[in-house]
Amino acid sequence: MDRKHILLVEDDEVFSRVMSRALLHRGYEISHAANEEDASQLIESSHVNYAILDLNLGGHTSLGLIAPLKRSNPDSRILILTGYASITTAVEAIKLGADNYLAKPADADEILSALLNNEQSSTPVDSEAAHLEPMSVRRLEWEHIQKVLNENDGNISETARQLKMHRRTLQRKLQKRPVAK
Amino acid sequence: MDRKHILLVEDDEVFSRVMSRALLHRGYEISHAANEEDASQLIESSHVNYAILDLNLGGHTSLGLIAPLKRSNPDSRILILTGYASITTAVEAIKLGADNYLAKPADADEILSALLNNEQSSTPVDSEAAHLEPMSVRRLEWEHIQKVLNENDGNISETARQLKMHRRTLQRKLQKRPVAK
DNA sequence: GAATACCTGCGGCATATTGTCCCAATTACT
DNA sequence: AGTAATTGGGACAATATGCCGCAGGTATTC
Repeated sequence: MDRKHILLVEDDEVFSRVMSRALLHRGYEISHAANEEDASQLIESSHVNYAILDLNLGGHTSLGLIAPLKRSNPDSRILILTGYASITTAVEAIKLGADNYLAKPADADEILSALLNNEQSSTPVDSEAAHLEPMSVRRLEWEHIQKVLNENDGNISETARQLKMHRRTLQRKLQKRPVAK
Repeated sequence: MDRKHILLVEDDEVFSRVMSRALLHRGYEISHAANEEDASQLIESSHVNYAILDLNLGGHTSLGLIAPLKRSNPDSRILILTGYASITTAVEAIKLGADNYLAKPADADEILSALLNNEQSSTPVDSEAAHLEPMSVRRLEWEHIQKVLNENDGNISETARQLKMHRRTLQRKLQKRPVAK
């Protein structure tokens, strides 16, 4: 068995430090990067088999790191972490090859579990169908905005135009939280 | 090129009828099933190359149909539709092989686009069908409200509760926009 | 290099929409 | 009949939105 080497890409100082410690504690080797470039270098120079990527790195997303990771080690498991979860970005990430997608806040155990768990696909069939509540309008709005924004490669002005809402309004909505439940 | 044969699995009477018509209109051949068994049979008996599956089929999810579909025709494109917010199932669906995952409400164009679009994948060919105006947030909200209100037999209080919005607000919205745009 | 054209982030403001609370008049439901 | 739930609406404060304008950033073009 390989050594357990996790690449943690996260730009939040506090969170990454806490997470690193928690993972080290559990016997993992951790390499940390706060931005895409550093992460790329680490992928080149060291052999990692796990990666925890914060979706939102300052300006852009960390999705671009998935391909290099897979190339460097096809067997690596990749988990995308985000504070602004949406169906669109989740789908996007999985399509690109991420193995899982988790919304913050999440503790070390949850994260590790999501990273390691090989197909907990025993879950779906009935359990999900049980709690069927329609989406709240807020949630729906958030999902829709994310989807359109994604289609427009993050172009806020264009997205606002298509959504027929004022750019300033969209901008303000995006700064706020993604809506808890 | 194959004929365009879509399998539509949807248990909502109204929605499936409307969708079928819209798709037929666009030149697709449609097979409709309202439950898993019927769908399975259709998959066996006919050769479909597209599938639109409503995630929630009264108690069960339609995710179990993905494997048979892929087996029957590895090249088929599969779209999962859902009216309920669930990042977990979205991730699950994509992992299982669905090509896309979309939240209702969505109109025929959006659905078709999600079903066909290879997104950023590889096909730089299809730029013509790509530019479709997304719904405005207002219209999306309106449709969603109508749907939930309808599910609740017009009960405003209950609808407001499910939508997590204030009853007074819902009431005002309903009065104001007899016709939304 | 300079001009042009977008996009972005953000500070005011005036206006519009919501969240709350509260009531009186119906409508269920047991 | 009697209690619980629903409904339409008034009043008012708390937010949210539309709109304008500005400065800095990034391409693209001449």
